[in-house]
Order: sequence, then structure tokens, then C-alpha cells
Amino acid sequence: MRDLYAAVYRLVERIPPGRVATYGQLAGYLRRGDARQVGYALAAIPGSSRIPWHRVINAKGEISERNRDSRAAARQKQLLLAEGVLFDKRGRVDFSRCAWEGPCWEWLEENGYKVYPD
DNA sequence: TCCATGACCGACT
DNA sequence: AAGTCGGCCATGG
Repeated sequence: MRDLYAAVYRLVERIPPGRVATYGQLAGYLRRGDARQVGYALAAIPGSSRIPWHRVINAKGEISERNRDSRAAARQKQLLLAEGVLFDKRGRVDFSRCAWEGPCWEWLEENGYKVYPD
């Protein structure tokens, strides 16, 4: 488990309740990796962790299905509903209301993340 | 080293 | 709106 994973976790911990971020969005703040690596990092989180992994969804606004644990997606939706995240009729998160705008640039700079995209 | 495996993404039908 | 396709790249065997 690598520094990359740790970097993902530090970021995910900053997503406030009631908001969601996408895999690609988080990947944009990292110095390496891409959306898929963010997914890997989240998959490696043990169930006992306090990291709010459920606040990360895919770019379509949907909750990504797992190959291993098919029940995880339903559990994730419950966690999000419990904190007030809104879904439309097609089961997608309403980004216009619930998207996380990201950490401020000062935080990114102080913590070694990319402040600007390449 | 090489190779398969993913909680992905965007462009294009 | 929904499906296909190619690109993406860190891990572990």
C-alpha cells in the first residue's frame, strides 16, 4: 500500500457529509494515478475504517458496482441517503446540489497535491 | 520483466 | 439515453 493510497485517503477524509466527489475529480488532485487507481485505493479500505469512502461515486453520478461484494452498492446508497444526498429518478446523484467543490488551493499546496492540472 | 486485473472516463455512435 | 471502445496505470503474481 502505497503513498498514493494514503494521498487518496487524506483527500476523501475532507469530503463533508452530504456531498459527493467523483473518482476522476479526486484523481485530478493527485500527482500520479488516475480514476482507476482511486477506485483501487478505496477497494483496499478495511470495513473497520472511518474513512467516508461512500462519498465517492463515478462520473455519471451513479454508485459503482463492486465485483466482489454486490451488497456494497446498496449499503453505500443508504449511507448517502442518511446524510441527505439527493438522487434523481434514474438513481443518480444530483450533482448540481450535492457535488463537493474540492479542497481550497491552499490545502492542496500545503499537502503536496496538484494545485493546477497539467 | 511481462501480464492480467480492476469501486474509471470521455468521446463517439 | 444507452452501449461500445480505447486509453488509463498502480499492484501483485
